[in-house]
Amino acid sequence: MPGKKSKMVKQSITIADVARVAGVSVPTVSRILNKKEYVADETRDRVNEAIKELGYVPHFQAQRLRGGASRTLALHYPVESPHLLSSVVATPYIIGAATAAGEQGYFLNFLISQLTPDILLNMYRSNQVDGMILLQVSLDDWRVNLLREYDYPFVMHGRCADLENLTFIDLDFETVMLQAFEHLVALGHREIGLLTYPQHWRTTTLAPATHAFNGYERALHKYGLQAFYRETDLRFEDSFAATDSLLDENPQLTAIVVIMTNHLTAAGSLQALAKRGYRVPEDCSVLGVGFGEFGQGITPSLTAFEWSSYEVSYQATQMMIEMLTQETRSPQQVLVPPKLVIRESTKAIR
Amino acid sequence: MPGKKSKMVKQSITIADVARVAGVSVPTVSRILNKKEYVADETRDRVNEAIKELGYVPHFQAQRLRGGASRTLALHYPVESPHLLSSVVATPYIIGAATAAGEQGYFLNFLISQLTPDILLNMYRSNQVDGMILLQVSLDDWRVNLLREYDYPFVMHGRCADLENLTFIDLDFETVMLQAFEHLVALGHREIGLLTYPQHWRTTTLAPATHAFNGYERALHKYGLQAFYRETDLRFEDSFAATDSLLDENPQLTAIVVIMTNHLTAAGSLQALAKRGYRVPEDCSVLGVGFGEFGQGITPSLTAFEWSSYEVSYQATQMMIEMLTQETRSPQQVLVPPKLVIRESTKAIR
DNA sequence: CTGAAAGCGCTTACAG
DNA sequence: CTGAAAGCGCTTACAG
Repeated sequence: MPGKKSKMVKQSITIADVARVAGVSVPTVSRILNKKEYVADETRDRVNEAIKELGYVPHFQAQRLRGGASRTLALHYPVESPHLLSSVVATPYIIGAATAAGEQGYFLNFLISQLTPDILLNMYRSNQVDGMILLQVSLDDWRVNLLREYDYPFVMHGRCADLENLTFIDLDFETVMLQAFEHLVALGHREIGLLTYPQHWRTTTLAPATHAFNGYERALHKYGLQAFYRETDLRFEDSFAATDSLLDENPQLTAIVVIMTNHLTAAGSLQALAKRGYRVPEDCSVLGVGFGEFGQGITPSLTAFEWSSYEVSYQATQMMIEMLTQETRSPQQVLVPPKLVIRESTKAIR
Repeated sequence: MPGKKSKMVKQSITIADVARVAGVSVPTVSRILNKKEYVADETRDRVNEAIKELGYVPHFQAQRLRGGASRTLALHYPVESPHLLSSVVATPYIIGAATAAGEQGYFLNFLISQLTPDILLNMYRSNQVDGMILLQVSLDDWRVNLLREYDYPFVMHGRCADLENLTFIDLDFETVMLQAFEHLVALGHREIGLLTYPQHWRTTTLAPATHAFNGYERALHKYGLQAFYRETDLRFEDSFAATDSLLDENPQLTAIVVIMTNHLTAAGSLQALAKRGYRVPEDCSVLGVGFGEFGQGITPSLTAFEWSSYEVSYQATQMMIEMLTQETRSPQQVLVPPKLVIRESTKAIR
């Protein structure tokens, strides 16, 4: 038997070791660990000393096996669809969620493994998480369907089709399109282009595409505008090409609305305008719509209707924790309105 | 007793339920689950049927309590220091790590909770992770010290001061500075500015700042250049102001090297140049150094010495898995060289 | 090929 | 205030 004095490596020190050293029983140590019931001060001191001496740390897995909350939350973003990742998982988004969790004493994981239904269920069953925040929700999302069926707590950042009894927070893409066009029309623009989400997103997958397009159609109708739009893949090159083709179709465009899922969309558009000799905003205004991080890192900086990703993730996390801690689970459904930030890329006409 | 037919919600189905339904013992089910030893086909079928019928999913936590690898890896980025987060945690970085993990059948978590020593130790002790990839490593990093002391497996993305016996992957910041200045000198530039990391990073925290600065000093010496540099906070405004002040000091600068930890640094610099009427690259070249995502989303697009964050994270994850699966743990120490990508922001002089 | 027994590290009633 | 006992869901030898 090796000497007990050498530093224990790998071989874990258990609650039993602590009990032995302190000369008490295992349940007593457990009680002290969990700050429960009445324990003699003298006993507590002895046990705490033993804990410190041995460098004991409780075994989370074993604790959780017995039940009880894990006080752990997870963010899940499905890697199979990296569409929006860069926009959602910007620094401030991560920090917002981590901050909200930390303030309430929750742990937060960002799950980036491929998730199967079994694994998802297991996250809850095994007490690995108390709740999850689902990103990049599609209209008919298997994660949502499964979690709803099992009645496991979760919050969507985004929206599926059937929202009954579900809690979500989402950006108000429909309203923002209306506002964006209203803003440009008020500046005198009538020939306005739009760069928006890929077409297949509208039908198959993601709600933002649908909502944005609905808003766009309402805006056209409301202000009696003609439609000039491209559904792009949101990459630099696509954005560049789409802007180019938009200007081929109508060289008289005086403004373009650009959905920003990352800083590349607007950049592509700006570069296409520059290449054709359009100055921004003198010859053509560009108005961004999206998370706020992407508007200012560009030349010229973008006037935009924008959301704070920090605030959205902070609130999503808070909603998750509230759902967990409150008795009555009345679903919260939040649509976040954007803020208009005027920078350099827009200008009144005439 | 409620009818057994109704869907079980929350109350988990255990291996015992499966055993009962299949009319076998618990160990038999366990064997089938783990694909071990010889089991009669007929028995296996019966058990699998029961599993399907009950919708049984094994309890990870309980499995791990008995020992065995968790096949789970974690990325840890300390949120208390959001310095570089946006650069490191770009989409491709996440996807690279997730891909490498998935290919080998590993789960991958991105830890964004505040981490204490206890919690870190627990990650390993509780078999929550087999290994961790540490991001944003500081020269004297408590995570590294602790994990090394306990001999728990980990890989650094970055470098601490004492690297003996440690495995890491890092960008070669020292060499890249040499290369960047060599490149500009070859184009005929002699008056070259530099925008680099904050000064306090050099001394207190992060290795990249130190390495980059060493490389810079070597470059100045090697090419006999005069020093024109600013240590900035890597934000848009700082970058803007630093460039401005650099041009105040020396309006004859014909080139600027910009460290890109996100797309804002270079953008701020470009905007400052534009404000002062310098055309890029005609009047002043701008050369980026950093992850490749940030070079192209800008007007003009940036010529840069760049790294692929996908590849770096992919390799870091692979190194972690290798360390876990290979008998002999000889530490791997990898410095990744950058690639030069010529775009629009640099130009030969005279 | 399969079952009874013991145990992983902890917590929760239940008795003292 | 504290300990003996049982159990969380699973796996691993050990016997048949």
